[in-house]
Amino acid sequence: MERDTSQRRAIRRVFREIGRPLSPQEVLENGREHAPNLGIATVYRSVKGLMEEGWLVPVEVPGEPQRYELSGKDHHHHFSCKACGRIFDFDGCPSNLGGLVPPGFEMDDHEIYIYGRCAECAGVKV
Amino acid sequence: MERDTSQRRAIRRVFREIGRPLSPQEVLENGREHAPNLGIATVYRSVKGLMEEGWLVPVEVPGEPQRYELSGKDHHHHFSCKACGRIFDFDGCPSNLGGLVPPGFEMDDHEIYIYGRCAECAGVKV
DNA sequence: AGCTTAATGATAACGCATTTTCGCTTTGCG
DNA sequence: CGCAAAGCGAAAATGCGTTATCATTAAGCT
Repeated sequence: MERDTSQRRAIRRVFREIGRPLSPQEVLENGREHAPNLGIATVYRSVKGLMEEGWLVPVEVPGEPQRYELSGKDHHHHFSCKACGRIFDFDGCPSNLGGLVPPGFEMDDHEIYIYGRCAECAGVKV
Repeated sequence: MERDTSQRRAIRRVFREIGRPLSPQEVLENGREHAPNLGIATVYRSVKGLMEEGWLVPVEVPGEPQRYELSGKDHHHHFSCKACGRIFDFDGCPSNLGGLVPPGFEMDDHEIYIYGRCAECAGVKV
């Protein structure tokens, strides 16, 4: 991750413009619009580098391939659209989670996933 | 899934006695205490059958192999112990999740994961 | 512009969970 | 008890996401 290549510019641009967590495949498909012969190996290499730089953070979704999104966002969680398969961010989270933990258990962290239809897919139902 | 074999009895017993979501590997290890030469293929076959019967339900945890637990439990979510890697159930969940969803999005379902240390591992810290 | 070398991309290889194969074992009906 | 067929286990095969290989391309310093 030292040289500034068109592929890496395309990959960074995709994350900046799309603004939701992306899998390597999604990065590849979207990145090819700006760097036509982008390869999957380059996507993996670049994403790994951008993670090490702290520019990206990993986003894990149950039963889905690993995704990545821009780091530095406020605390948030993820919405998974059952129709299009895309993952979206949403802000805020309940404050009373600690109270759910069984006695003796210690809570460090938490994740919330909401499943349903994104605005675009819900609108299409009409 | 028609004959009642010692292997299947062992597998059902493991789920009944341990009472938390188990991966096929965990089922294998625990099941071997009751059916010593149990094989992983049998675990996968039996778990698949028990799922189709509705006796087990799948539990997906981000970045972890698939787990299964007894069906019929009340609504609950899962706690992942960072120390021992085991998954536990906990009851209850916040009621105000619907309010977090962005405008136009439709919520069908949700999952909550809490990460930390289980009672056993937290106690060991002493 | 020339040159060194990091970066790329096609493809092979890998890791891991899961499924299939196949010869042997066991269930359970007759 | 005898026997047909379901079930078993070890190991090979599969699927899929990710990583390594290696010949070629292209940054970017001089």
